[in-house]
Amino acid sequence: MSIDFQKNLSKETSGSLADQVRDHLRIRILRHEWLPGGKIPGEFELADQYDVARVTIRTALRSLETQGLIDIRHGSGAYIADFGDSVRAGLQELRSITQTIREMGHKAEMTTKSSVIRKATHQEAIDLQITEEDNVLHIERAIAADGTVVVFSYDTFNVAELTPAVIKKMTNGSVFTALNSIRKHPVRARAEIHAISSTDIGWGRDRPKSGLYLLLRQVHYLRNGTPIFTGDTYFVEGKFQFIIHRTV
Amino acid sequence: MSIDFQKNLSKETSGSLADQVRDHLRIRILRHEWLPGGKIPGEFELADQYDVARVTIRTALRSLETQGLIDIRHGSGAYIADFGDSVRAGLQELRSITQTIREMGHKAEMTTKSSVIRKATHQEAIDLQITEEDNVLHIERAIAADGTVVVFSYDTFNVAELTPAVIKKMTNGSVFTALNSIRKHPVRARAEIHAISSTDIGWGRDRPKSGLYLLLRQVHYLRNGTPIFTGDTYFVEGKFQFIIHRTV
DNA sequence: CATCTCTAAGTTGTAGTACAACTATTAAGG
DNA sequence: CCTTAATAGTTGTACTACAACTTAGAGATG
Repeated sequence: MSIDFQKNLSKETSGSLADQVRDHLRIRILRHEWLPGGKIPGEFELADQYDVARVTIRTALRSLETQGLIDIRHGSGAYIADFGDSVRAGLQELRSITQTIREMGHKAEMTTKSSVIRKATHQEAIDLQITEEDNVLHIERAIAADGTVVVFSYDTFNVAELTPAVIKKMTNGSVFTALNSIRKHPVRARAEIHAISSTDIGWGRDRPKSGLYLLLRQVHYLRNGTPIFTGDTYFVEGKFQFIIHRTV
Repeated sequence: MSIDFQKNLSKETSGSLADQVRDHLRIRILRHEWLPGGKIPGEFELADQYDVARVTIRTALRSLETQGLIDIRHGSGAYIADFGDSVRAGLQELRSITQTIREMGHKAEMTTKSSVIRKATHQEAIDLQITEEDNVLHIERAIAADGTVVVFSYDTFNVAELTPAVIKKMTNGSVFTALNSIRKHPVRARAEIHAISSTDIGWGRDRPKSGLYLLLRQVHYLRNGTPIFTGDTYFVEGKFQFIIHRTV
């Protein structure tokens, strides 16, 4: 038996075969095909299902383990890690926030507050390895899950790496899909984590009263090492669950 | 040629063969055996060096890639990630907090506020997979760097897994070294990150006025999957900088 | 019946070989 | 000089075989 999983991945840029299998397995897990704590099929059976070699399945499962979705036990099997209903994301994987929300079964909505091109600030010039004379694209957006704002996002792009078409697409859709269209998708990011309490973050009536955020300050890099954009992402505390799988 | 890497790992209880190779390769990387951006030996040569199969090397390299230390390129090779040194003291390598502080060049000091054995709370019983009738060891400690408190720590152990000698040792020294003495060191941990604003955290006059913390809520597991202890670690915002790698 | 021990089957971990897919270098040709 | 093609080198995948480990069950033992 062979699962035709290619069509399920048509949106993704589909990396290696193992990455495709991993992404498809992640969807199956997040759709609760197996119960939390339950055991997923063995590597031989999965290799049969996807019609790939066992080593490919193993590579995919290892990746899912580092993402905290499963727990592999020698001689026993791979088990679904139990997690609640809240939107959940691993910090070690570079993914679209909106897509993560959708995969968790929620309705994701994104609104753009502003999108301007201006000179780079001092810090932005350093992070993006440009000068303060160069132009950057600054976008402020809010992302909601099931009608509730969970993320305020401030992104700054190096305009020199973009095209006008992409800039327009960026304001409406996902950043990553827009970058994908010109084959400039980031493969690595350097991120700082901070706890922030501020009333200056966010806007509109959706702004949470607590003013408590988990700030993820990132610089995203292309494969060749050049920085493509920086992002200050403010996660409303309690609305987003971050999981880290720590292996010794 | 075969590298005798076993003795280099004598302190660790060495997990799988691939994990041992990964740990040894990580040491070689952090000791700058190869320059940032430089290429490490191919999989065949590494398999030769360590006298293991190529699949074992591949498993180790994939793990190092998810940790952000290397960058594997199909058809080319594996390259040392080109980031600063600070990045490599990231969240995934946070084993002992005191040791991390010392590695940063500061003086680490740890004071124990209380150490009691009591019944487990509801949440603790769930996390440790015990009942509320079972006993737990609860330790409250503060960790200071150069005289300033940077971390408040609340750890809760499953007493059934401990011995009286270890409990005594736990109060004075590092948790991990104490657990090591009875071969019960955690190999996996699941961590949640939260932003917390509270005046109930911490104690003494070292308690920060802001009351703003980055909470690392962890459950540590043994190799067989049984939870050994939970830890709520409150990092005083601004005093401790987390830098992590994000890979696709 | 309850409990323990051992066996057996099932699963992941490692070894080894072979080839496909991709990359970077080099050589040939204009 | 530039472009193109051949070539060697590297990672990705396939396949087989066995080792190491876990679990469940049969069977012995009290």
